[in-house]
Amino acid sequence: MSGSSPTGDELVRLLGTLANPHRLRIVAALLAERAYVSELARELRISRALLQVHLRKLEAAGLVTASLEVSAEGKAMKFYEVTPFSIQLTPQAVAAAVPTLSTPDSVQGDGLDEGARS
Amino acid sequence: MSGSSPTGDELVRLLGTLANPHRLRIVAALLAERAYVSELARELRISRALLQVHLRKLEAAGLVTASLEVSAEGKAMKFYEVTPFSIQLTPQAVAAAVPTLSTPDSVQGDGLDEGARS
DNA sequence: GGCACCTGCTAACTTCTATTTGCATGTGGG
DNA sequence: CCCACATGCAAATAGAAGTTAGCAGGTGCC
Repeated sequence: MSGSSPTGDELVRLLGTLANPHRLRIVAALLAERAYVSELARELRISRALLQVHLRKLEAAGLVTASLEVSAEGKAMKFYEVTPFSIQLTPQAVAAAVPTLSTPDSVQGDGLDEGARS
Repeated sequence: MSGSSPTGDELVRLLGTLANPHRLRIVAALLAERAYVSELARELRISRALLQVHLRKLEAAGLVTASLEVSAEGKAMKFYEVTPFSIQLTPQAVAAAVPTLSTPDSVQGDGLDEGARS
């Protein structure tokens, strides 16, 4: 899904996920070096609970991946790393994604009719 | 601003603006053809008030531009059109934008009073 | 045992966003 | 004059998102 044209809903989720300062910092930090949760929380100076929420959202969007590892001391540590992605954001790309948006009402077909309302 | 690296705050605003189904549809519709507000509202089947809110947000992000024109009948009509933009979204681009993010406590603006924080 | 780490979760609160509703203004034309 | 169509905005509501606080479990070590 990296680079290829995402569906409208995926695009909305991707953009919504990245549209957050904390999550941008998380991505940047993980790009520099993979890290485990507590470590990352200290580095970014945010609470662990908050970081976990953001990490979960990033993971749900497929922007980061988690791997649970056990250190030599037997401590369980969850390491995160960024998933390489590349999205070209242009009006054309947006227009291409729009037809695949799930609509509240089933508006299938090309826009050709004229709605008559009060 | 098309293509060049946006600042962290700009990036957050841009992504946040595009992360919305209605606004994506608006961009797509305006890419196909520029339109005025009421016309566009009918085409997208949303209320004018709602459309105006979204258009204002798109305009604030610099994604669309407005031009007030007067038709031959003397009716004032506000035409919107998309601004060409191209943003490459990659982990590297994110990392490059992060350093320019305004910190949680540094509120940008014209000299606001700095209250005591707990 | 108690302390220092690691992890996870939920409930509650606050803040932001999206959407609706209603009103106000101006034009042209039957 | 009144209707149709264009514009604009503010207040109020519903809903989503962000954030904190608190509790739970596990391991290693002095």
